[in-house]
Amino acid sequence: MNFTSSEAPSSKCSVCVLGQFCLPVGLNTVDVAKIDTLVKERVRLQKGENLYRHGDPLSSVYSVRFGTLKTEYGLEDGRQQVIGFHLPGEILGLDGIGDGQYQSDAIALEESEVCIIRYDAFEDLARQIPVLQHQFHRILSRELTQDQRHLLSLGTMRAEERLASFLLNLSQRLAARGYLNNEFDLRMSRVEIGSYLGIQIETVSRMLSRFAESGLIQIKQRHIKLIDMDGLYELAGIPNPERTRCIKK
Amino acid sequence: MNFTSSEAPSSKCSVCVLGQFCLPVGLNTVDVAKIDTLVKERVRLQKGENLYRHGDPLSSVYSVRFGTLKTEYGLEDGRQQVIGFHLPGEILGLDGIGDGQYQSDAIALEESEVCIIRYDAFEDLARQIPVLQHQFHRILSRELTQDQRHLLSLGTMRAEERLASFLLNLSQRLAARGYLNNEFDLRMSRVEIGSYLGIQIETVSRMLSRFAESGLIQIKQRHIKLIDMDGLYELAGIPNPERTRCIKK
DNA sequence: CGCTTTATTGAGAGATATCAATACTTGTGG
DNA sequence: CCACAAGTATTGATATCTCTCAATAAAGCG
Repeated sequence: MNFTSSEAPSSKCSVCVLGQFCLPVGLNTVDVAKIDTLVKERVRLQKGENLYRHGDPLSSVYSVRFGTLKTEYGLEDGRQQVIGFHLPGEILGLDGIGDGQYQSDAIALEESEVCIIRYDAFEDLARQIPVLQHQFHRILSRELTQDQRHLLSLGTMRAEERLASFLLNLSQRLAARGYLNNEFDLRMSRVEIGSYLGIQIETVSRMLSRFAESGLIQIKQRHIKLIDMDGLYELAGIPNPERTRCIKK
Repeated sequence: MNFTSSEAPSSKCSVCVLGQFCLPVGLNTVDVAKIDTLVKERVRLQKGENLYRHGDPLSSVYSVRFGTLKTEYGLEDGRQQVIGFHLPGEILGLDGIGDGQYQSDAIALEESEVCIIRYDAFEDLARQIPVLQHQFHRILSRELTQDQRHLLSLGTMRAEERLASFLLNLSQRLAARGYLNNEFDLRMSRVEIGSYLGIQIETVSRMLSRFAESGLIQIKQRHIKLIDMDGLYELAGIPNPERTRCIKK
């Protein structure tokens, strides 16, 4: 891990473009300044590098600045599964709070940068800034909801449906960040997608090919174009949130 | 729902036998007294009654006093899944914090009683009592870890393994509360077990019969006796935490 | 340019779902 | 207290989906 101190002007939360997705949502300037004092360091990770490992003592939680990470959770017998993919603005490391050590491995899928939020200092600050405290609880709670949706996917959906709803979920999160929502690069391998969805890599591949044949998507390697959003939503069994408009970058 | 005000002496957190599993873990007497002022009401639920429904505005989170509840999460197309079973001392309603309304349905599996914790008042109190704040974060974080384990089960395990680890998880949670860990009543139906594990009711039934044939368990209706714990642990792919001793009530 | 990794595609095997029939429980009312 | 009905659970036979094994193709990397 390369620790870089924060010289660059854009290193402060107060001027970070991610403000709207990151912790400081809805805080006033004074409070954000206080958070600035909290987030003093960042880490730059190369593809494949660990941000933390299962068992590491919890010192911080992290906010993705750019790039993509995955978190994996392992069983004692060696089996493990990708539990989540993390885009800019999303928080990592929350599963370490319960027992003071991270329960998962966090690994960069591409060159990424992550803000370091000292956890003990953060708890102190949250007591001083009620909005921050509430915001943090919301983040934790939404994380739960996200996992529950994931559970529903693994528990009730067939491979095809899982994959469709995975693609749509990615699309929605990208759209929220102002990226194209109908054309993007998958940062994760087929193996990682399969692991996340509880299906084998071959099945992922087959389903993607099938989607392409039916004209739902175009896919070339990891570059994907969602052609028929409505069709995908129908497949996934979730209603299309108001006839998706394509958000231009 | 029958709201009952708290006349009974045992209604206070300070004297509740669940103290060791409930929110007030590790608090001093003064602080617990403050929590007493927070938890003024309880609800008694009959089997099948809802504690809350998806979409209800979040007003409170809940702690199970006695009984068992399930939470279910639904897809727009009608499919739904049991996401969790909740034993005494466990907290419910946390998924409502994210957007101010519960994301799941909570339903009693038997006659149950639940403590009502006003959420806004709780956040205020958490700011005054750092230990309480931290404890709450730990609870939220552990909830995440629990869901991640569940994800791992649905994503990587076969039906047999899922069922074995489900039984062992129940056993462990009962043991922690001082109940017999090798003989207990399942409060949930086969349908609910299947939904929770992402398998069909018939498969649950078959696997239970298979376990019984192999001498791993004895089962009569919903009463189950775990005979060969080691065997179950091996099946589940998780190591037996120190040659399980049977905890007598 | 060759080697390694990653992805696609096919054929057959296996696990679980589905459909269907039967048995067991529980509750209700005569 | 028994009979009946409704709900719940078990068991069997077949269908279906996904996995596994295997071969090939494409892409990334030194």
